[in-house]
Amino acid sequence: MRLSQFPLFTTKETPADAEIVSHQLMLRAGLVRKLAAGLYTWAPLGLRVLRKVEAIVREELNRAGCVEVLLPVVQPAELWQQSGRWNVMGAEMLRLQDRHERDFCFAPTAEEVITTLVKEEYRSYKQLPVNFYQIGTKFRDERRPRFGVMRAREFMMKDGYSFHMDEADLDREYLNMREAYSRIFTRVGIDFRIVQADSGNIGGTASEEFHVLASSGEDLLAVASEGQYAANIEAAVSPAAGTRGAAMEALQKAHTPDKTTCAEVAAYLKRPLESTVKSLAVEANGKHYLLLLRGDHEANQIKIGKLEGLAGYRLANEQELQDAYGSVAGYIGPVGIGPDITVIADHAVAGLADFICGANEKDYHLTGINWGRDLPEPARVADLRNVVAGEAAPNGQGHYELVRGIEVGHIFKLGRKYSQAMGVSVLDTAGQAQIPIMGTYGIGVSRVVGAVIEQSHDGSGIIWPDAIAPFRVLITPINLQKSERVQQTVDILYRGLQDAGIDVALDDRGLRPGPMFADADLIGIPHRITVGDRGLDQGVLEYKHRREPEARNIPNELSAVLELLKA
RNA sequence: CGGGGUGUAGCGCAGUCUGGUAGCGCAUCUGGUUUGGGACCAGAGGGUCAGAGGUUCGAAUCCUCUCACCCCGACCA
Repeated sequence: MRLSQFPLFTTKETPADAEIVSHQLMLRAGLVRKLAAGLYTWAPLGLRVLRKVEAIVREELNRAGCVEVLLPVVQPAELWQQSGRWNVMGAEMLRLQDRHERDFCFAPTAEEVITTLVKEEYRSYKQLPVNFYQIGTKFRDERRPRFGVMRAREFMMKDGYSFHMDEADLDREYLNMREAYSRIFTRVGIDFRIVQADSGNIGGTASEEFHVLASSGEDLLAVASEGQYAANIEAAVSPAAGTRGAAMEALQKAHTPDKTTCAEVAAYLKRPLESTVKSLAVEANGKHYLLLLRGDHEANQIKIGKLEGLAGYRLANEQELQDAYGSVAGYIGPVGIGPDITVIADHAVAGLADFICGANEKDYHLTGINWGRDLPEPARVADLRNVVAGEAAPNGQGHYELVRGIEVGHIFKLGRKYSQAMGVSVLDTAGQAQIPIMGTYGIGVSRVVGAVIEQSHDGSGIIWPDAIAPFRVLITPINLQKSERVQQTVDILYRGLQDAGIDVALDDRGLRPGPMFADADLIGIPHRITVGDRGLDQGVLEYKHRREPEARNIPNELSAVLELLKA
């Protein structure tokens, strides 16, 4: 490609509304342009990158036995009503009506449609398993689009759906996809990490996410310092408490006026925050529960919602606190409460002795509380909280470190929720109708582009891995207009590289060297070959890799260039 | 959705408090000189000051409403 014929939209100044590096560089390098919140135009340069990511995804999935389809983005409401998601999705789903005032949505994902295809075309176990995928535009009306292409409303996603006769076969395919995803992200050239994920309320079982480690990532990950265990903070298992110490203090009431948070109480009483306990009074299915967490710990709503009987829980309101505890928020505690309230202690709280908690009386807390002496042992002990850095990871795999990640992929054993809801059934070997079990697999293709930049850039711009660079090689001629020698050399190189099937760009825009090199660095082409009279006098070309600080001389021969690109 | 902030030339910003000819840098165009890491000289073009309404002799500036965008918190590729 000759850059004189290829639109580059590079800018020197950083746009004011871009916060993170990858977003700034995508705008400065002219990969994308914003049209409205969360809506982006992909410029020619950016599209080349996007297409290369897609190509890798496509190749590896085809190799893994998946088959590509293309499903409509506008989908009829009836399908979504049938699965029950028309109501569940809420405002995140963009809805529209056609000229007949029939309801449609702009698909955020495609379980309903792919399941309909299988329902219509599949009759026998002999046709299964199958793993369909597509790469296409999705729309999610995010509350807050952010970070450019990283959390856009309209974005490019690869979504895949597999169908199986039994769980063993789903397990096999799940691992197959796990390997395919690993190959994809390795080929793209990013450093990634597979972590356990919450399987959510979609009703699935196993679920893992692929994360690109980056400080700007929106997800917190807990990674074991030894061994393999890593999990999204939503799912990371917190350790069971050690043995409880002996009671040393007597139970005492302390005056704590206007001190409602654990931090305030600890500071006021000059006690460590770890000796305080916060009480969350919640209601679920008409029952009262009191959740106890150590003052320095953070509740994990996902874990709590998964506890038996706690699905759909909510915090008790003022009136309920008054009725059940005779007190107000900030002073609730487990001592002396009625038998109709179930106390659920976090592991860490169950292991405490001499702890501090609300006295169920405004402006008073209790100190020196001990299980078994001052109140009954907790009815239930459970994992209610987020893990913290430094504490023990499961199975003796060292301690947790907390890092940030960008979720670029997700694999998920889905179960029969959609196949059942949409009425899919096939005959098994015994001639009995069976509902296939499903898996679902996603890759945020456009997000990958941003994530790569986040991980691979420097002060001058993007540094593309070869595999997804918009061009692998850039030829930068000096004084192209005036030097015939340069023209001839460039011509041989450019044609030679093209003939060798290498993605090469020639900067024939006639710019001065400064701006030309600055653009080369900004758009991040990995290999740069400079042709100038200075080098030609010595019979050499200058080669520079985007990651290396200095250029070096190579022989003025096409073969020397091709040799470099092999590595 | 709640909280905070910003809308002035293509981009980055000043001007708004204290009303009185709409500015600066970069970019763009023309001519010339330059040409190995974002050149220089001379000239030129480019604005419904986000929109609507109001106050005033007079509004980018004061008041009211609306819209858009960005940032911080609960959900997701």
